[in-house]
Amino acid sequence: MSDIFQIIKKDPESKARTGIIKTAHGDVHTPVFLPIGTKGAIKSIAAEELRFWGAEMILANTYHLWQRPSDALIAKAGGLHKFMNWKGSIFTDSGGFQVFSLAKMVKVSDLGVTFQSDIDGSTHTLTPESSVQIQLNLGSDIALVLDEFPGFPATAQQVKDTVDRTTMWAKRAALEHNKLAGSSVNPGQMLWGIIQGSTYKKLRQQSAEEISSLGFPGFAIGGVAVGEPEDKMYEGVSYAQSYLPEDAPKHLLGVGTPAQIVGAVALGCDSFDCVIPTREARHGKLYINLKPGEGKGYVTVNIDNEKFKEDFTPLDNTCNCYCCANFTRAYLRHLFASKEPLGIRLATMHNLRFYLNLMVRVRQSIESGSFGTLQKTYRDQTKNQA
RNA sequence: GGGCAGAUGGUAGAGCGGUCAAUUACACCUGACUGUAAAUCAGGCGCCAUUCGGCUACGCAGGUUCGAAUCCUGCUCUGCCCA
Repeated sequence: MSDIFQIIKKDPESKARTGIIKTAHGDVHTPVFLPIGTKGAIKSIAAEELRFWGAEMILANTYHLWQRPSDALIAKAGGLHKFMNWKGSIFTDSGGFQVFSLAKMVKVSDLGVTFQSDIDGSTHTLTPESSVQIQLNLGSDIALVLDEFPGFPATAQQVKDTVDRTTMWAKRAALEHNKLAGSSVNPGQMLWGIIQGSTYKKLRQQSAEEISSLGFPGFAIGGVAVGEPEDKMYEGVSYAQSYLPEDAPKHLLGVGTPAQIVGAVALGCDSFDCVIPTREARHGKLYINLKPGEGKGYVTVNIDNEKFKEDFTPLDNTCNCYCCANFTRAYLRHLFASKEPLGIRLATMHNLRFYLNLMVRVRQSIESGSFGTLQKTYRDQTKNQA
């Protein structure tokens, strides 16, 4: 039994389970969604508000905070929790995703990754060791090893190269973490390993076995939702899952839509992070629960559509968020049309509440034994926009 | 009363004989977004047609020309200047 993860209830028909991840900044009830605060802020939302809505863990990014304001400054501030006034847990990405998303501007070698800074153009190298050092300075509760993965599609050889390198980097990161964690801003920080391998079963197996042999308390599954068909994504996740210890917590990096999250919970994933609710909110795409009789699951709307011009009803009258309780679709549309910052803020509030409420429903359904029904709802969910 | 400048698609504003259904911007319509260099990006935007294409258009009316938003004449309107 892991001492940092306690499984509370298992769904008898799938790999879904509820549990508690114990972190240095409190318990995190899984399955959980982590709002993304890349640069130490959930865009347009204060930490306190997020906490009030029941968020227990957020994700921040090593690469961005290293570049600005620098991990040294955040350490001086007493760590990222203090710096941004976030009382819950923090999960930090290692910078590995930037290797992928900024691929054209980045050079990768066994040593590490060399970036051209987006701020001043200067070049910097991130290594497995320095990524750990930076995350220790940030004082996050769960840190990730630096990893590498190709986009989709990639040949087996290309994927194998990144799996091998990710394992080598994981070993180095673990050594560095063991050496330094005790005297850092957050001595209780955990370091988790990352499983790569794309859609190749053998490579997922290799990665899962190698990484789990290194003794990490938890794991992240990466390299998914990078352009592969959805069924391939689920395949990659379940390959990785089948070679990882069942009693360890598993995070699915960068996923996903509400339906995908429910699908991945069924495969045994415990935590999720994704820019969808926050980014799409800023772009006016909002999530709405369907009421009985309207269809299954949820739909999305682009709130700036003309059809909402004179729609004086709440965005989602099943929603308990500040936006839905106080404003109409017509007003939201007007705020977006007028580029009023309040529109972005209300939309972000709503989408995050939608995701957080979804996770409450997921946890409750597992506890009450009705997860299968919920899963079916989202699997068959109405695809169309409202 | 005289002189000068101008009138172009929802708006502003290019174009000044053919390659113009007309640059561009804004507005408007629609879509995309998955470990955030994304309050970003993409497409559409005269009418008809699924495509080929057809039709109507650059103040109004005539004219020159194989051909006009582009040249000429008159008219209407607008702005500025002189009386």
